[in-house]
Amino acid sequence: MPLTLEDIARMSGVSRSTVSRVINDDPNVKERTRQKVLEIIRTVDFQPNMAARGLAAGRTQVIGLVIPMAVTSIFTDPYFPLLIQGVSSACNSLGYSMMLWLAEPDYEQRIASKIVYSALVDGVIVASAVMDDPIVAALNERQKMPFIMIGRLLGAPTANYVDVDNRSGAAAAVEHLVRLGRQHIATVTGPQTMIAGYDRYVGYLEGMERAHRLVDSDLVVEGDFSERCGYQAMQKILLYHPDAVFIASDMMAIGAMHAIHDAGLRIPEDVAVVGFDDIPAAVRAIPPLTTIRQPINRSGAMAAQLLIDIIEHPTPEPRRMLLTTEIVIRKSCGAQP
Amino acid sequence: MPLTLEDIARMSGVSRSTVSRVINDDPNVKERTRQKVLEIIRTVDFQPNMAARGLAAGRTQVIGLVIPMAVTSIFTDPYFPLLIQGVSSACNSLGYSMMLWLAEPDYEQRIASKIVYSALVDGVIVASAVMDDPIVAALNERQKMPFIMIGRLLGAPTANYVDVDNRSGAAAAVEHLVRLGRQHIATVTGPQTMIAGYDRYVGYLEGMERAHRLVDSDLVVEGDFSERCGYQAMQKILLYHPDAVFIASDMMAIGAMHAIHDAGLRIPEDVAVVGFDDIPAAVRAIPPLTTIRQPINRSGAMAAQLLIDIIEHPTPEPRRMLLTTEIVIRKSCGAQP
DNA sequence: GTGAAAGCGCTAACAG
DNA sequence: CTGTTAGCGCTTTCAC
Repeated sequence: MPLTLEDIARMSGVSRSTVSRVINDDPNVKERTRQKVLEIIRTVDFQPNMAARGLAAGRTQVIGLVIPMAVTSIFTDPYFPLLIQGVSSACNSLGYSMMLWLAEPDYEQRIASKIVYSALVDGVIVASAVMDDPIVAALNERQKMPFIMIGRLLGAPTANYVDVDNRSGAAAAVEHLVRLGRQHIATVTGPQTMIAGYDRYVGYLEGMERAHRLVDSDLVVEGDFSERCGYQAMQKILLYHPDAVFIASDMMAIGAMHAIHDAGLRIPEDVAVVGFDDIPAAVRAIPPLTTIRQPINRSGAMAAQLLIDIIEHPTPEPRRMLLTTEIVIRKSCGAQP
Repeated sequence: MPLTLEDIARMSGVSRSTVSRVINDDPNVKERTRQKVLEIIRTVDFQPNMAARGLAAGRTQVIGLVIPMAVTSIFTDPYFPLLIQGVSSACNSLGYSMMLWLAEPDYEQRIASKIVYSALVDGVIVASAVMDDPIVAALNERQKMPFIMIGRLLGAPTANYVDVDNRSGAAAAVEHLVRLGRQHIATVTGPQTMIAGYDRYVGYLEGMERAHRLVDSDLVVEGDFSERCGYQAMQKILLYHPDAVFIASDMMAIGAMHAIHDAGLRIPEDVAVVGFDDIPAAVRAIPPLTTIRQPINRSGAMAAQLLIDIIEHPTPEPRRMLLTTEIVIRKSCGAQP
């Protein structure tokens, strides 16, 4: 039989309210009383019943992480694992627990209602939402549930978000290829329904424009972040003889490198390749992949931190954070011998 | 302001209890009444407050998934993502939510108490616990919280578990290599503190014994399931000139293949390689990796199903399930031209 | 500073 | 079959 506040109160010779105050760090407790109560709590390893606390206080000390499974083959890419780890780690250190919902399309609507109305969580992190995401829509509709997005969303200007500076990163990739003297710079984009896919494409366009290069639409193919798609997209692009390609994710880049290889071309001599993400596999690719590193783990941790800040210190102004990327030069771009 | 049972009761002209019965599928409700209430619930998209339900009923409709982060570099291996996906999927279809705790060593004790005493979850799945796991200890101590393990645990004979038949799988790998005429069959094992690592090693020994082969201790090196470790372990083994190796995980096998390659040897001509897991990367290895496929996703789903069955239909007898493996023959073992 | 008392929204006997 | 009633364990006024 688990102990209750009442038990602790009896054991320490105070009232239930006082124990509650101690647990919640209420300053209105005499230091000696606090110590005595804490002592008892520690020795019997008391854990308050979260359901009761949730009901009485309206806060559960749980945050939700929602990953809509609509678009990607989520779990062949190490992006989500790293993100989850970041969120979890921040939760651990801030005393929260994490509810994880992988929202399969069939259940998306039901999950959305559950998240918003069932008081299971104090707030939610939405990872890589697509435009018109029903979960984001539900969250927006009902103002009371705090939420933050990983990756900003077009048309949701008031929302909180943590994002990576995808545009600058992509532009830097292109500029790097230009600097190396490449003439026909292609790109395999991410899905244009996802903000990261969109932004990286915009960054590509910016980089090209800044270098006064014309964009050849034959050299632009949309992918879906998967390796297989990278392979296929690259095959299409190769018909038009690029000498360089910026690919919006490392998984796709690995697929694309196979396509280049299978076409009998050399990397980087015939085609230089730059990816995006810097997943662990990038360094082991043959040749090692030059890529734009984004701090995935930190995105998750930061989102959790900001969300918890919103929950605990609600203020009207939005919380926003743009994390920077960094180019990691390896052999696939031809900059290194 | 979210709706409550009372609101729904008023709107449908019945009492709160009746609405509660409808929500909980109590048979003692007249069909017409049920329909009317369901209708209202649907139109206003009512979601019961889970905190209140948790408090009153002692059940939250949430299960926990705990992954102790002690041993492995969890998220470079696609094992856990797939497992999580399986659990999540079963939860979705059974109307549960999933709490995910990645138990970093620093927080392990606190998380254990929280899991067991705070009434956040109705039960928990413990994935890849190590021997003497403090979380498993806490769970065992307090009988009331239902739990199931992924991978059985030595010395916890009464526990519920879902496991993969690692022993038979490993033995099959060895037998396959024997059948192909290999003489010096080495192995890189998983960590012997993990049941999967242990069982696969035992399977290796069984396979060797059944073929009347002596085990040369120089040809056995313990690894930790990571790619890097696979590389290093293989380097050690290569000093003793094996002509085949069974490697207890595909990630390690990929590392080992690099080591073999870097040593100037050919796969499978000089050294045949068989892995374990059949992760997506196995098929893309060069040459494609022969491996023992285990149903990771299904392990997770099955664990969730069994756990929820325990929660909803508690009976004394333990739930146990052993999933079978299957050998997937590709080029790295030399069976295919 | 501390205690008493009133709920938070739901379930689960218990009547009828 | 349905309504009434008493809590579940906690937070939070409100007194003192």
